[in-house]
Amino acid sequence: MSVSATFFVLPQASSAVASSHLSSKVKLDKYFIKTACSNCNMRELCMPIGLDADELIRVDELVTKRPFVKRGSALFRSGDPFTALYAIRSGFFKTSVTSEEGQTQVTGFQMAGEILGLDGIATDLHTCDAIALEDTEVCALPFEKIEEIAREVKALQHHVHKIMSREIVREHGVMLLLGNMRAEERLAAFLLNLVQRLHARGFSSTDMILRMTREEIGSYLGLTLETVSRTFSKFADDCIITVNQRHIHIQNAEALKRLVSHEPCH
Amino acid sequence: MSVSATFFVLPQASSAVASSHLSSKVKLDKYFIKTACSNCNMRELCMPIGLDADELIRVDELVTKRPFVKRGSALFRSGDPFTALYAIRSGFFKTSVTSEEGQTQVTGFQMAGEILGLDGIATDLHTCDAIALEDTEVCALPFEKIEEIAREVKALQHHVHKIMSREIVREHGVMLLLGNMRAEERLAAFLLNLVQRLHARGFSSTDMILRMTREEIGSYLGLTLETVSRTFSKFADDCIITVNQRHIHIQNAEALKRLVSHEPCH
DNA sequence: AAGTCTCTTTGATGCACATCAAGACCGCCT
DNA sequence: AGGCGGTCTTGATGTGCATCAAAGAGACTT
Repeated sequence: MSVSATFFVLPQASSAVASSHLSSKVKLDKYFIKTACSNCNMRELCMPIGLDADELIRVDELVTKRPFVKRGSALFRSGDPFTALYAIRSGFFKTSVTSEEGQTQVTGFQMAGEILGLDGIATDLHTCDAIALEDTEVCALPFEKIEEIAREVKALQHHVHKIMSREIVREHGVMLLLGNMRAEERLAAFLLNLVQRLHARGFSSTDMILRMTREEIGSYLGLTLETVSRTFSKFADDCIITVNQRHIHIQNAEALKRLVSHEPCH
Repeated sequence: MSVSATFFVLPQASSAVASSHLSSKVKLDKYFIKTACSNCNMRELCMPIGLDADELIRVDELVTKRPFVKRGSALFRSGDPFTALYAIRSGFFKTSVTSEEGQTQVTGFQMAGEILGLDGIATDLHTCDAIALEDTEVCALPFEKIEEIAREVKALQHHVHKIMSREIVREHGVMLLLGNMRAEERLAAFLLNLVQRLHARGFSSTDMILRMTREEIGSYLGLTLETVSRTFSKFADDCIITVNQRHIHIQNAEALKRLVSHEPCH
């Protein structure tokens, strides 16, 4: 999975390469600009909008490291000390919790512009694993610094609150799904949610490549991998989607929406 | 359900009633002290500890109203504008989300010292209903004020973050329960969680009165009310608990714990 | 005391999905 | 090209829980 397969390139970066007689200092600045929050095109997703210049500079201070996390390895694991939140620059993650007895539940899939690590604030220890599903790049935002700047920059403070609240609301939706929906409804809701988030990032609203296995989808939806596979096949038979490996093409979005809003099972 | 049946009385309040020749001003102060956060014995649960005197006074400013919510009525409902968080002083709530199609999922049960309303920050609209399961009293904490004071009082800022993170982690646990556990495990986990929280508030670690119906328990656990009832009966047959209406006595907590940590179902 | 309402229990039946099993497909390695 | 491991599909069977149904038990009303 090469970098070009990730979700975004940075248009500012390429247009900034003007002449080659730049001083070393300027080159550094150019590099800095390229990777600053204020110029990142994930900004609307992970950072507050409507900041003035001073505030933007303060927020830019936040990012200390931009680790790459390779496919299959962990950004953090349950039990790791919590020090920072992470904004995904490119790539795709899953988060999962594991009970003492080894039962594991995928709690979410995260893509570029989304924030990881909110679970760690409560106890200063992470309580879930964040595993990269493809090669990724993230921005590390030390939480102490976030709090420090949030005390000065009102917009950042409120944005942090919103991000956390949004996660709570998202989880309410998952609970509704797990508690009330049948297999077809769960998978339909999952596909619609995924494609809608990808669409918001400039991708097709009908086609997508799944970055996760059937088993991971099943774990997220409270189903077995066999049921996920069967339900995909059912949707394909009904001409709602076409399935080609991990490539999903949505033929009939309306049918999916109708499925989600069908009758409760109890 | 009288006030004395709720979880706490305020010891400071009664000891503050000294002589009766107090001026009107002092009487007002006494009333104020009685209901101030700094003197509330829910403080350790809903407010940060380790504040100095000045900071305490600032936090006390937070509480503008202390509405009573009668059993069966709503503190807020989905779609209501979000203005404040609510700290429960006494009584018991449930929160629930409802899909457009009318499927509803109880997302939690909240007791004295816990915070309601975090869901509303994301969109400035509440996204769930909070219904009192008995007569309750809550403290309204206007969120604008919380943010304002949090910018000055570091401990409050961090506490707000912790409360939100804790809610995210709690919901991870519910997702694990809904996605992985069988009926007996879910109910065992539910009972243990409830009694543990009550115990932390000074109540028995073996006896409790359920404030919610079998149906509400079922909705929370992703089961039907019949399955909840049958599972209670099963536990009673196995001498793990005794059930008397809504009164539950735990005979064998170890057996409950063993149930929770039993085999996964997939 | 009878009547109504809500909540709960218990039984009988059926179904959605888990489980078990086997084979197909694909990328990767030698 | 051939072999191998991870992933996915599909079929056969079983079961945990939903559903349907009915009756019991308290709480409140008149």
